[in-house]
Amino acid sequence: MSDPRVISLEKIKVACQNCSLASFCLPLGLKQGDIEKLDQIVKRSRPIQRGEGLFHIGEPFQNIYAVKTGSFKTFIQTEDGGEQVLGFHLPGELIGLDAILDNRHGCSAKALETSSICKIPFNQLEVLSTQLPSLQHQIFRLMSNEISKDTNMLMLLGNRSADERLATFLLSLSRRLAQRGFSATEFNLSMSRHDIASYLGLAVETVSRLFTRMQQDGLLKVDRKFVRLLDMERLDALCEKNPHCHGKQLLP
Amino acid sequence: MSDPRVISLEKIKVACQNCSLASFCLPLGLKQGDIEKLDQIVKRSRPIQRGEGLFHIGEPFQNIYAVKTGSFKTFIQTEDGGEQVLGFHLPGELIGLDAILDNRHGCSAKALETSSICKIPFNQLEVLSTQLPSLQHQIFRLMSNEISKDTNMLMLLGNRSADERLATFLLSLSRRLAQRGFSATEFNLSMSRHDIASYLGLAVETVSRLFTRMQQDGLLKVDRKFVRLLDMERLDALCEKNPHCHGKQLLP
DNA sequence: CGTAGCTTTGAAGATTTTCAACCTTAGTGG
DNA sequence: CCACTAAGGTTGAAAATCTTCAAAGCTACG
Repeated sequence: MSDPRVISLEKIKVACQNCSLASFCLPLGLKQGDIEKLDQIVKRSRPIQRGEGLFHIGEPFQNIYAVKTGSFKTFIQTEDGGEQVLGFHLPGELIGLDAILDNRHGCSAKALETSSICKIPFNQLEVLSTQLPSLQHQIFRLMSNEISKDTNMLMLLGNRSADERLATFLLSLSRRLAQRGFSATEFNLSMSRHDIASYLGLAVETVSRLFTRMQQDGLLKVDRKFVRLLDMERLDALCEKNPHCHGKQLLP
Repeated sequence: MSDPRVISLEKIKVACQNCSLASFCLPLGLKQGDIEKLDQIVKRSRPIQRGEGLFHIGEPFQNIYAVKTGSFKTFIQTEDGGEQVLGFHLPGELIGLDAILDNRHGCSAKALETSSICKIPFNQLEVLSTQLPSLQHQIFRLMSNEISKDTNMLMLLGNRSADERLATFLLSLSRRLAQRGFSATEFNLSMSRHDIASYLGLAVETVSRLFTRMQQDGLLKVDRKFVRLLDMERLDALCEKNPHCHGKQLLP
């Protein structure tokens, strides 16, 4: 019982609550002792306020971040003072994997609401993963997942109409929130209309009009940030003009 | 001299010619002996004919591919029989990194001309990379690069006009070809107008018109598949309506 | 030489953006 | 507690871009 390699289920649960990365790893072949090791290099962090930055484009890359609670956006500032939003990051998702190549961040990240994260020093993670093949595999998987996500986004921006984009976006949020135990049909949009528009490659006004029209059509009910999806079937139908992805859904 | 760990510069050069992955690794910290080990698991392959598939969506994932010569496109079939092109892959570039997560391919790959590739069994690569930290790091870098590439593509599709997209696409090709020693101003487009249009999220007719207009404007000269970029400055200017990417260029 | 598949071109049509104005909300300070 | 302000959101009409439809031209390849 005092063997340090024996770890209680309770301890694992705590580790998973503390760190989304660990919770990623648990169901995917990472050994129990390994999770403890992983847990040791993870830095917990104070809450992050709405609008506060996590890192800024160009900064040296040191950590990857796992969202514990709240949400973030990643974006790049444009010349004209605007922003191009690259992604939204909900609890359980990772931020910063694109920075490995250049050793500096290729985008900025900012909290959309009061949030908390786990900070994982990448060089330590790398060292650890040479010792733990299952962790290495898991990192490969996570990075591969990022690539797939972006690929799906390309499909979305490549040849979908405005309403198909918004429907896909909403269902993506729905699914990701449901995965974390939140309601699949009612949730708050932590991002502004402007952010949504930028992310979907549309004008703000278009997004606004789409919400209005979808509400008129009985697809959903929207009150400022709060959305209730009413007709999942028809929303699905809007997205299913999608390519044969062999069961894969568009957007992460 | 008979020590198997000593490897001649000549041997390294050969290994690099044989395998783009190795050539990726050489300048980036992979030890000489490591390259030999890497080289041992790489399978060479017969030439691949134009139109021939490398893998098909849904197939089990076993290998990643490094383009030696020629070019490929990755794409997803759409319901209406069309294709959404996800990317073009030139010599020295990798294909298949998005398939790790699900252990099956998330898109299909097809040769755009007679081409040759290196086949790298991923599970062997994974095992080897646990033994060679520098190889592991290199794979992380390569995957991170894929993510950045996609990110840039999102920027392009997100808020650029049709001519900005085409200009960016052409300069991307130019730069990637130049990197491999080909001309930066004259090259053949191995992909069809249809492929370009799909990739850029435009209609074929729009792409055709854009080529015509850009030729009239003296930006380039185009004769069927052959393109000569005439006014790099103005082409650059078209792309440089781009966001502050801190020196990073749009598109891989 | 003929056909099939790309490519180009023109004109009409649709979607989306832009511009402009107005409304709402949340946050601030008196 | 209220009024004010700035930021975000909505709405309408005009304008632009891009797509769609249709047809014809060109190339490559059998």
